[in-house]
Amino acid sequence: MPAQPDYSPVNTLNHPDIAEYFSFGISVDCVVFGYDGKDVKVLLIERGTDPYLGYQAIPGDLVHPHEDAVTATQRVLRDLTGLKDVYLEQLQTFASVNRHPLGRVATIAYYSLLKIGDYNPRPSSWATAAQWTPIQDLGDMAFDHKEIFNAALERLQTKVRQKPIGFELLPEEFTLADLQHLYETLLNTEFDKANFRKKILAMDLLIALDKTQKAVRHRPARLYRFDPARYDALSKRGFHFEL
Amino acid sequence: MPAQPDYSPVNTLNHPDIAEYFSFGISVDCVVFGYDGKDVKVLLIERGTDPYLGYQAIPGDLVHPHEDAVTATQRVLRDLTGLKDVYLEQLQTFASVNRHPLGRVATIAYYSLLKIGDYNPRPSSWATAAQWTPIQDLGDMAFDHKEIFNAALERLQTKVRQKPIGFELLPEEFTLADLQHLYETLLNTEFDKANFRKKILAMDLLIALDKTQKAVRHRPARLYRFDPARYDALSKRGFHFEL
DNA sequence: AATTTTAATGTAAGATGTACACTTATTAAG
DNA sequence: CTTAATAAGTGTACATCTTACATTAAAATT
Repeated sequence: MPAQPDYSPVNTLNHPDIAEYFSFGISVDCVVFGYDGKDVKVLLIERGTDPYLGYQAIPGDLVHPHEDAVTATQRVLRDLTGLKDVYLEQLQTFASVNRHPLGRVATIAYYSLLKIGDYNPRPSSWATAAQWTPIQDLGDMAFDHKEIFNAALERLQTKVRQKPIGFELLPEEFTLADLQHLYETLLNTEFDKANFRKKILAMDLLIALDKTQKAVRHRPARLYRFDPARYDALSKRGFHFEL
Repeated sequence: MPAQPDYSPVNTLNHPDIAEYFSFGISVDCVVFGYDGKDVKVLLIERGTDPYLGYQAIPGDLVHPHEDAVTATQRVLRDLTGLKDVYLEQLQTFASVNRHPLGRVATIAYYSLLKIGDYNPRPSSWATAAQWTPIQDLGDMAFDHKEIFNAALERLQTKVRQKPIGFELLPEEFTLADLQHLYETLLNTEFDKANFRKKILAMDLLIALDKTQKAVRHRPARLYRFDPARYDALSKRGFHFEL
């Protein structure tokens, strides 16, 4: 049993039975976003046991007693997809008393962005734990997971306009039309094509490749690659990504 | 002992001794910001016991077993300052394995903004638990509280440029110069006076009062009041506060 | 060779931002 | 009572960015 921590100025510390305060479970839940060129999708599992049997749920797990929260999240994602070191961002902690029917569990929610091609669940194989689900057709979800998802989407929509993280959802090489369509889908907006590309190219974050699209029945578009090093350099000089 | 929660697809759920997973303490810590017309300050307590005896610390407490995190934070702030329903925003959860020397405690960090006149610690009275400290001269802090403070400040600096929350730090009635100086202090910038006031007034968020400053040895400035209702109305029509 | 489709560029008008000069209202000093 | 000092508050010209939309270019299909 851990000794009592002292958090002045309040007096929990002097409570006769400090052990009661060390009875929480902590979990991590991770909203994983992907983009297939058409829809924004999220990686969900279908629950196989009660409570919420058959409901869709955000992947997660209890944090082990000697494990960091980020480590736990990366573990969950690795077990689920085989991927390591994915883009991860802490979202918010959900700690309502009754959020979990089986005990007092606070969950630290994260969201993750990954290139959808990096994880292909084989639809008919045995342990197809997780499936990509378009974010328009989410059904009811287990626990407070719908609330967590909504918070994650809202955060992503804000963040994607202020930091160059949209590229995490695209393949390494993409066209400006791909990029524009991603933003339009994610933000439910339309951009003027000419103005969008001017704005993006003016930022000087993309490397124009000497390659074009193949197998397309019209003029093929040039491919680009995002340059994180250039972004870092510009950031240090006060550059601020916007929209 | 709580029953085992089921978080597919991972197998913690089948662990033989699920009780080990329900041994966490959860605390809340709240970085309280104030502004006295000159400096941005933060409300800190001086620890009276080990560990970190004598160090400055962010006020906080363990969350009670049947208490929500926000409720716990409001409780801490009420016990400390007597204030209820202060502006509160969840910041981030800190959950490193070794962040607390006396046990496994994850802390949900919040930050709060309050009008500095609403809490006046009497410097020489008995239980002057907390003191306003200018953010420039913070010493070493207990636990990982310096890290928490830094995250809070950074978040505040971002947020204050995107949402009209600066007003939480000012008295109900203020001059445009007050507002400008607050932003300049908070963001370490200087604004052009004419352009700053044009920008702010163009947003149509302030109510111009038929009052002016008193007891000032130059032309007295007009007083204004922030109108939250007008902000809500504009927000619904797509208005976005910026800088 | 003409048609279709999307890529890619150009431009003019409007809106917004920036720098800086100017006028105004009050108190204090002579 | 006049002048100086101080900060409030306004006006303006110029630069920059945004927006809307027209035009040209390169490929595949008919």
